[in-house]
Amino acid sequence: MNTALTVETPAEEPCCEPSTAPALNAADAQESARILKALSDPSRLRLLSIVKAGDGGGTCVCDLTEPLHLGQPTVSHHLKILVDAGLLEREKRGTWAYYSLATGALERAAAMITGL
Amino acid sequence: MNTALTVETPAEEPCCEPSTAPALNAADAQESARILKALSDPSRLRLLSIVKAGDGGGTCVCDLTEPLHLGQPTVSHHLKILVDAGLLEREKRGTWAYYSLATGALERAAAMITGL
DNA sequence: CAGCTATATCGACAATTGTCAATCTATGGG
DNA sequence: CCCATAGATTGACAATTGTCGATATAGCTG
Repeated sequence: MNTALTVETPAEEPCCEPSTAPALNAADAQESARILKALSDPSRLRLLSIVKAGDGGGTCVCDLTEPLHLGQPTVSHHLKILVDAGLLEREKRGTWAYYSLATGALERAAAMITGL
Repeated sequence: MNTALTVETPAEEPCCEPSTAPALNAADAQESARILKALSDPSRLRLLSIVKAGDGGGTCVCDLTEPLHLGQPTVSHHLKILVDAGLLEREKRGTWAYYSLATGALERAAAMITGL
């Protein structure tokens, strides 16, 4: 809050330009943050890594629970967050649910960062 | 937890491979999550965006407070998180503090995602 | 249908986080 | 030396989040 309310304004050197650039608006920032928030947890990063390393057929939850040392409900919860963020896709075959990377999702997330 | 402890194991169709891939270990995941967590807040994304849009001389805090409609302590807090994450650099000139993008930081963060 | 198994959902709880008001620190000017 | 200003730090508080145990749902098998 520069140059305001004071009786007399010295204003010899206004620290810098008001930066009239539009930058990122609040709505876009919130949407981007929603995606990045899904990526900001170590357990979810490991889940993505395991799914990505798996073959194209998808990875089932039973093989995701053990390497993370997390309970099944917790893994299911993380997977839901990743699906809601558009990073993973879920396909149910019989009793099992298979997760696979949403095509281009990681690249889009990365572009959100470099394109700030 | 497949094929364990049950008296007799049907195991007709073991949902999928145990996925022997190393994937991301816990330590690396935590370090990556630390960086991405700094990027997972809309206010911080906007701060980065404004700083990036500014000229090379750096942007001072007074010009970051107003466009975000946030108090000065809050902006200072966010800036500290971004500096601690290695995304911003702080330089104090006289009374003012100028922030600028750490070179290559955004690209490194983006590579962390695509290189999962 | 009854029982089993894989996964999802719910409820709770501790830990973390974003924000603000108040205060502290440091720099510059009279 | 005293005051004004820019910015950082502290303390508090509500909101969100990660995790778990318990329970619900859906598909397979006998």
